[in-house]
Amino acid sequence: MKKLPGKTVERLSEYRRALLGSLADNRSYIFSHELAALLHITAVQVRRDLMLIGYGSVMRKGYDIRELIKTIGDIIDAPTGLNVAIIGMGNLGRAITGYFMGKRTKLNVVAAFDIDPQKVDKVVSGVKCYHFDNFKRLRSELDITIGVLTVPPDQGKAVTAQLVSYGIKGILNFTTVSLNVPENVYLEEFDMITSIEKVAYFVKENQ
Amino acid sequence: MKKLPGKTVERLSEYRRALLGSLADNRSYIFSHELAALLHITAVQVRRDLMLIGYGSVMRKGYDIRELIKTIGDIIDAPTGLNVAIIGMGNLGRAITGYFMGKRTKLNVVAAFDIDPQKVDKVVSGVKCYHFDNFKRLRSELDITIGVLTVPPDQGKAVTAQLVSYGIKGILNFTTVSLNVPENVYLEEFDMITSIEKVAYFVKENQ
DNA sequence: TTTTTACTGTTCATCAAATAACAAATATTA
DNA sequence: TAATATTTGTTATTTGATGAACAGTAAAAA
Repeated sequence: MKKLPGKTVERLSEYRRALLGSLADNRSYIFSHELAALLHITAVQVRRDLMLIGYGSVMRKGYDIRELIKTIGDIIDAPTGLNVAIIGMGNLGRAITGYFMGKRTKLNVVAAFDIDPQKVDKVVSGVKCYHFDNFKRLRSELDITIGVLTVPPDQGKAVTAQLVSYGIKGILNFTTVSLNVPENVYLEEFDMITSIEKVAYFVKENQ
Repeated sequence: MKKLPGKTVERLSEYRRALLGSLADNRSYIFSHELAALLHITAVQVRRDLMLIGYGSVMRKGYDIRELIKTIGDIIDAPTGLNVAIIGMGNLGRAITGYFMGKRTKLNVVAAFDIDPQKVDKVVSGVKCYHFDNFKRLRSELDITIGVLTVPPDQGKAVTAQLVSYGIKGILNFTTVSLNVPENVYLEEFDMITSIEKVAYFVKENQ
């Protein structure tokens, strides 16, 4: 399958979550315009995304929710699942760990790392925190491919260099520093301050 | 000034942060390609954004950092600043509150809200947590215009309805539910699960 | 002084994403 | 049965964002 646009991947993830919610409401089929309404987008957008992944519905009954959930999984999940580590077990690290609790996804948070003795060896939401000195060994033992970076900004660059050199393949960066990674490592950055400043700008402009 | 594209606003916020960093390094002028390198974008993109806000440099010396910081502030900040409240003082709420500590921005986190007696009346990073029952009163007393939503997903929709009805103008939503707000309220959504699933997809595809 | 070099501001071209348009398919109604 | 209504899959159009090209300008070098 051809590589999908990033935006489509994001929406597929959101579709799946919405669909799981609909299943919980004992629905079995859903129309494109209903799914669209759940995400506040247009029905065309939904149909176009599903076209890209080659999913077809039973005409006039809508999409089979269970089937669609499975199809989305086949596309965006790795067959065997991927293992994730939280790097930096401060408030944010704990928050993210908590988010994953109980969610049966193909992404497994298998470890957390920190250098603070207060945090090392503690277990949060079922995830054990190791000293970062053990990262190299545990990275390969536990087959960790994705790192969620939630360390203080001044440590962001140094820690990233280590993650990369020990073989991490994807990084989700929550620090406020902009990182440098090689071609073969996928990097997604999220900056809270920027997000709030953006909200503030549009609030100001709306008045 | 005409409303700027959302992407440009995001970059302006990032430029400013990078510029403040350069100031700290005792630099006074910066070239477009240098600023671009700090954000891993192209020099053209930088010049284009600055063109949009009508900022001109001293030719061949680069941009005056102090002046540019001020210009960006004039564009994206509200003249008097805006007040922000954190709704939900779990790990994520505390993390965000901490992010703002010590940053002299025009955005002031003036209050936090929760319903858990364990959290109410506690002070975190200089921000006091109130019971959400007081939101209506404090919203207007403290002139809160922006809410950062960090409550459990099942409460997202109900809490949002209240924020809106009591006059909030912008919401940054960190819950995993998709919210509905009226036209005049600006909504920015961020979904961690989606972000990590996106990283996972591109890690999988890169191999 | 003249030439070269180094940047900028702006226009033009390309690429990606979102929206609109519409033929095809099937259930429902008349 | 024929006509209508509903929903899909796909193509075409528009919009928006990014990247490339280039003329203009000032400092530095010759």
